[in-house]
Amino acid sequence: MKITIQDLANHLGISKGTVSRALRGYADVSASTAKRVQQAAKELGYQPSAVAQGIKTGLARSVGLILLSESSAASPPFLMQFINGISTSIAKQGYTLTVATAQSDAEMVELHRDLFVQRKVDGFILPRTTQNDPRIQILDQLKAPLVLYGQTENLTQYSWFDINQVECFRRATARLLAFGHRHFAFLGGDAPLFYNSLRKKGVELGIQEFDQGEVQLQIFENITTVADGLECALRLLKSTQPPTAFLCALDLSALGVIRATKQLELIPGEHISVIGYEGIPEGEFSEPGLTTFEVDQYEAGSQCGVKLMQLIHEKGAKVSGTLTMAVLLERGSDGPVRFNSGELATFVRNRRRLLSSQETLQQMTEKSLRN
Amino acid sequence: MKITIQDLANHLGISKGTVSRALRGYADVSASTAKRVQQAAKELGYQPSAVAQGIKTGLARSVGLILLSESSAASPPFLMQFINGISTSIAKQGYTLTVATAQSDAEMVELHRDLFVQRKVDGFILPRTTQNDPRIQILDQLKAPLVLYGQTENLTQYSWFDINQVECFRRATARLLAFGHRHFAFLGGDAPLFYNSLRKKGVELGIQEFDQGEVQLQIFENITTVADGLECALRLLKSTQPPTAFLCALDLSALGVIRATKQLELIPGEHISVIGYEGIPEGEFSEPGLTTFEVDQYEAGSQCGVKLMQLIHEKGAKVSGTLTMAVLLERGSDGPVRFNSGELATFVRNRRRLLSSQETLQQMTEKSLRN
DNA sequence: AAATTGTCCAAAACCGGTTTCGGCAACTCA
DNA sequence: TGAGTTGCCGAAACCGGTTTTGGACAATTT
Repeated sequence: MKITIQDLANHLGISKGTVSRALRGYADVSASTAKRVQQAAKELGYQPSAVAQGIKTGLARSVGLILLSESSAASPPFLMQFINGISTSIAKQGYTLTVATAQSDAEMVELHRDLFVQRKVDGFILPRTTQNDPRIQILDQLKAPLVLYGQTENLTQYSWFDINQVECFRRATARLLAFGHRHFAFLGGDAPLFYNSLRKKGVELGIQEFDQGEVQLQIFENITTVADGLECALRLLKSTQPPTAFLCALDLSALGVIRATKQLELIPGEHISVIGYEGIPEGEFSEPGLTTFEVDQYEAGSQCGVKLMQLIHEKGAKVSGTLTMAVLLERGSDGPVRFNSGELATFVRNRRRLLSSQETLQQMTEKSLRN
Repeated sequence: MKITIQDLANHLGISKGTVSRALRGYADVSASTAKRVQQAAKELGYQPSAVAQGIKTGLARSVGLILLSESSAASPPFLMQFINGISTSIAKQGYTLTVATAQSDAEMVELHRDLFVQRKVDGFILPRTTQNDPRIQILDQLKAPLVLYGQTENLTQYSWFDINQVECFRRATARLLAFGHRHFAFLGGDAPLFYNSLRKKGVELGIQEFDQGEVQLQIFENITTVADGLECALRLLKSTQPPTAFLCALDLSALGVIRATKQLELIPGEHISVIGYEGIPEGEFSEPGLTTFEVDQYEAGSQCGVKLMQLIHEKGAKVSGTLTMAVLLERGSDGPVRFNSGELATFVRNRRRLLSSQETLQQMTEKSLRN
């Protein structure tokens, strides 16, 4: 059925060793024979089995990307473009991308080990890095090539690619300070992930550079979904010292903040300001559009792929880290400060009174209609 | 470095053949030896190389999914959950998912051939099927196992999974007819893809079941992006016979319609109705929310994975097709008809006159201010 | 007691490639 | 002309597994 190197050798009347050498371009094959072999291979559609090649070379010609199969529908939104970038960049060298999903953090670590020990992949790309990433620990033991998408401790030992998130959030903070905001909330994302500390650091840096002692900052963690952002922002806006500016580690939580704002019949971008991070497509369709940093995930995947190829192929290759910037998409969700915190609190209180009286009125009307 | 079956055999003082048989559970190994081998394998962390196994078994223990690397940022939005579903469902049998990206349709076909000929994958899942899908043709020649996500000609020869899109669009049409709409536009998606004909058929069926000769339907094709939908809807709404109901093959184009509607200062869901298909997250954040059919892409991927595993493992396995339903998410973008087509045309005309006079006024004001 | 059967494992063949080794023929050079 | 190269290729070893074959020994049957 499938044609093997032996078939091809028989067909040409030469030994399979010569066929192999001819196809791999060794010098000790006459030019005429080499041409004849290549010709025949093309005609008969012969391509060497990657599996059989791998046994001798020790390479599977595949790189691994393992994801957490979050039961919630919210798989990290950036992933598809990232995958595209990896896959395209490694295809040039005949590599493919192996994607697997783990159901838990523990299984995630096991999967990395197993896939490498089973020689299903030659190396890994690790997104969503944590402080002391257990994946890195086990892969270090196995001496498995890896590239981080994100940063971690002891960064000089690894190849990595990342966006300068500290700088992004520093700039976002400076921007809002320039707009006149003085009461901030930082809605952090997954606390264990390294990105979260970076984004928080950016905010703190931005405030520190400015502070004349008048800036307030409240910090929250693990605000990762729209619902989280909604709930958190509602609570804050109803408080006596509401922030007028929300810096969100994730676009999703920023969308939640926008929702909360509207739920209280405030206008995002006027009564309060919100800035997100990542540039997910939903941000374009909210109203107002979400001001956010757009990350080029394709480029990120591509760079990670290239770095990993270097580690796998060029033996003795040095590790390398790369830091780039994301671009700020200025949409409508932020702007010059309208109220200070105290004024905002009063404004919200009046709005809520109005809203609830409207509701009560409506309920009474409905009730009387029913009776 | 990495431990092989020979290492393990030496360590135990037995032959590697016996080790292999013990690990694979053959009967002609004594229970005590089998236990000893398994114990040692666990202790030493031995796992057989998938590559070496594959050479004898002929299986790579991986299935392929090849995507078109669309240069535009808009990779099919459903894919991440779909991939998750495939990957999870095949993991039970030790399979992994190989994802590759092609830059063109021609390369896509080549990639399928190459990956199978090189034994990098044991079978394929084919999303986005067309009428005479060239991928299917070449994989048929190679006798490669495949599962379609979608439908095509000669469907009985293949395993496939799909949503009953005809029924979805029939229901959507019936719903809008019940709302009193009589002037429809169907904004089709990628014309060559099979789904498009199915969704169109659903609309036609819905109208046919109802028609007393008073229903109008305009059909458009290749409306695949927000921009396409925006442009198409703007043109239609400005016409003398505008549709009052838009049936969109894709959520993205439906979002474009909503934008166009607002751009003309009409209210989606009141002045006109829009229904989409797919359930992309953006639909939840538009205003009003997009009424659409939500497809469970995880489930789709999962079912495709299971079917492919059957084809690969159970030799002589029969092909099987499965059709399921998507659920209608009733949000705010559709509702009872407010105007008929003629009234809508007049309404739009007046709105536009008003808008442009406002603009003119503003321009004049600005000009006079500048002077 | 001899023949038969069953149990368990070592040895060897095999899968489809790559790579090393060695040898023949043709060529070079003194 | 004979020794040393060089070019080219077949043979064989090897990679790490799986599977077949065959044999040693014990247990059972006749």
